[in-house]
Amino acid sequence: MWLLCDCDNFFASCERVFAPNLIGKPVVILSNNDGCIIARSKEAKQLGIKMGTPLYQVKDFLAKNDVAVFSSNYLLYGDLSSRVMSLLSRYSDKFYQYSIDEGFLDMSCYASNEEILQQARTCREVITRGVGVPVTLGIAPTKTLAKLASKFGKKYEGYGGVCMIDTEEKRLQALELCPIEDVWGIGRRSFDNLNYYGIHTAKDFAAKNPIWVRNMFKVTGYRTWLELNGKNAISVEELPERQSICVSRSFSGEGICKQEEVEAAVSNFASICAEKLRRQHSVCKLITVFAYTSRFRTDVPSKVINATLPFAVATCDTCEIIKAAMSVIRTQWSPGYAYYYKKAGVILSEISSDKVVEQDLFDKTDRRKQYRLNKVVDRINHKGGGQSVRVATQFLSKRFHLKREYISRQYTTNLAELLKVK
DNA sequence: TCTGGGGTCCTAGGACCC
DNA sequence: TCTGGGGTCCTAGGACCC
Repeated sequence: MWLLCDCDNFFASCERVFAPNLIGKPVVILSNNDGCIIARSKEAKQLGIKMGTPLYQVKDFLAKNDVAVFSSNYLLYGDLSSRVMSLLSRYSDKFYQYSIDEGFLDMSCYASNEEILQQARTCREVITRGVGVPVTLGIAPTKTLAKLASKFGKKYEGYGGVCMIDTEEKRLQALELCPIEDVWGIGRRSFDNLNYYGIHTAKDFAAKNPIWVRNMFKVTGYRTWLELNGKNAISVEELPERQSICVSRSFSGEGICKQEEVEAAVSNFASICAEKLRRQHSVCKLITVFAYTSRFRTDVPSKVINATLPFAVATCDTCEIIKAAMSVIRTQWSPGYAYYYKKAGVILSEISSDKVVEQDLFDKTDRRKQYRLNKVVDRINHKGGGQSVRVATQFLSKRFHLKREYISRQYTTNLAELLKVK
């Protein structure tokens, strides 16, 4: 049996941990630059607020309905997430974090379904008491069915946050009650297609001929079909080592147009990427750098900078990665016209372990010195918080021109921002 | 004025090899 | 009229997830 732990309205719940007066009230969380609504509490969903709505379109509505608004506070969410995951992982040796607010447990270590159910109930209590973020647990023979179980667990309060699909009868009943668009792995495009063929529930889909499914929806659709029919077909990696690392941002207002500013922002992205890479003990062989103007504006000319460069020797060195990023900006920069860049980013790919790195015969870099330098810089920055030590090109960057009007405090990660109790 | 950010996997088609 | 058979690698783009 698989257990899926899914935090309820995660970002909104995190904000409520430190603002309990908001429990039972509508809460929304905004994207970077306070652009769109990216998370909602149950009450906000009931008000009909849609995911991805630009803030400016609903500002009055939010005020009128007394909705609490927050800029996204990823430091807080990330920290509460790791607390939830650490408690969850105690309940099985085989634990796989799937996203910031979801994790799977392989429950085959328990003798019976009764025992699993009992453990799940305890687990939920421990997380609620220990972190304060409400979670729902779904248990079933496959991951797709466990996802489905957790949906039922959220929908019907009678389950007390723990829902198990353990018999054939329950499986069929669950499939029948589940609209096809609610199935994990069925997105917008497949949904339209399935509707055309008269498939409206998970049961309709599971009853289809597998060869037809394979032809229409390729292997991914076929795997979903297998899972709904109780056969495990989707694996989660034991060590979720990233295959690519991306840091990108939109710039608020008009965007930025000076070359130094774009370079400063891109340097910052490159530096964060390099840090992430070192944190997972990896090196990369490719870097992609991009910057582009607003895709919503038709009144000014648009421009795209985009290039991918290889490293001769796989690296995780901040200076080397920034240098490569700068060379892209400098070669593709067009000085003639003042373009306003609205978004830029850096992607590192072809990632592998830093344990074994193929060398280059003509490489003159002192890799050991580089390694030690990065290690020291990481340690200082960890201790000092943020970017105590930076590469000079990063200095012009004004926090990526990020707008965060409604940010809450870093209650759990910054001593200066601890919760004050009178 | 204002429109998020970070990922994965799969497929088709082109270019190339013998 | 007719024009092999078997591969690999790379890339762009689609579809999906949170």
